[in-house]
Amino acid sequence: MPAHAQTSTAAVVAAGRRLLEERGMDTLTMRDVADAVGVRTPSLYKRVRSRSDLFRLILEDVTDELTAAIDGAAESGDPIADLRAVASVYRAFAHANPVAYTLMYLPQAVPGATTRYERSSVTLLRLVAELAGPQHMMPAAQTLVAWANGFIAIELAGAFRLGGDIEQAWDFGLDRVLKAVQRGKD
Amino acid sequence: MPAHAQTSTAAVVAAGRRLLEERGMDTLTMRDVADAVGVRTPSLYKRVRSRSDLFRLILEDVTDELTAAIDGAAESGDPIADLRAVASVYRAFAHANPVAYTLMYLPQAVPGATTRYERSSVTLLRLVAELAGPQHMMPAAQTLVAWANGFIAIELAGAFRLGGDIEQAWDFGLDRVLKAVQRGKD
DNA sequence: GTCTATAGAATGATAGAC
DNA sequence: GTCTATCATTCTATAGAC
Repeated sequence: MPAHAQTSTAAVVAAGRRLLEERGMDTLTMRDVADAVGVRTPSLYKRVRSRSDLFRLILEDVTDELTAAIDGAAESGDPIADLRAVASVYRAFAHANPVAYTLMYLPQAVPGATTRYERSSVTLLRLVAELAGPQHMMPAAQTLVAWANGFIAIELAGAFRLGGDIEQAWDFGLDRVLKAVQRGKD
Repeated sequence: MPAHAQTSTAAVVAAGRRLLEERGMDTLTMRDVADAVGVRTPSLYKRVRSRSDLFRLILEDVTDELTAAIDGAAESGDPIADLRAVASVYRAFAHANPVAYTLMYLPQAVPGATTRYERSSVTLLRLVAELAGPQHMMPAAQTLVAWANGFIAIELAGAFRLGGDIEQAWDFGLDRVLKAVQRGKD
């Protein structure tokens, strides 16, 4: 980095990521990001090609972090315990990064975003194969991901307006869904 | 309606709803709607108070339609068969109205939108109570809704990049989740 | 009710000086 | 690399004539 640098791509991405959570995607302006890193708007274009390029970089950052967190959560050797831990980490990540999490599942919103979805699913598929048997690996994984993703999406939207205890609903659902996809239940 | 009316609130809402699916929420402009109904932009403000008022009306329209479809799907008397039918109708509705469906679960995106969620859940809760027993009604309903919503959200985003047969995954998941929340499985 | 005209306010991005 | 200046565009919404 040359001598007169007052900011960096990493700082721009970090500020963008923080502001994305504070203000939402369509109200995040380049000017906001510039203010946050202490430069004027035009200087950002030395770091990122465009606004959507910034979003692409933010999503890459978020996805890498989530992948690492998931991989680090699966260490016990027992697939049920590991899947519980992965689900918990996944949910915690969504709570900490709600806007970015939502964006991860709307790839069309960020042109050119190459989701690194596949990498983070390696661990998941391995655990599910152990639990459900290899012949049911794919639909079992999709069922588990659908449930977790749906639960979190509704929760983040504040849309569990049916009432009831939300933690109890999570524990109940996780327990039942894990049992449901287990080997030998068909 | 007076004599010189060239459009109506219903026509504006219908055009808005159609364009919402074609163009997405943030690229739907009042001018697009005006063009679609054959008037100039300012005339729309005789029909709707503001742009967000238009979205509110669109969401009401969509929600009413979904509620009616769900209620009409539960007629067999058998909770399992009825829940299968409801899930199927729900999914078909999401496929036919993907943008509006997504918006229904993002109430903060539409200020003043009074979701009629509660009405459409009456039927669901009744069926789930029959299936899971009254003491597990709430978490069982939330589990079912979370799975269906999550499956559909991922499907609409084109994010089932794990591969596999998507219809098979739906059938597998629905079967397993229904069994999972059934009475006497704890 | 519908129109023309326009206010009023953002925004993304670029040119060119320093 | 960063800046000032500015372009060019887009949009919601209102005023007032007809």
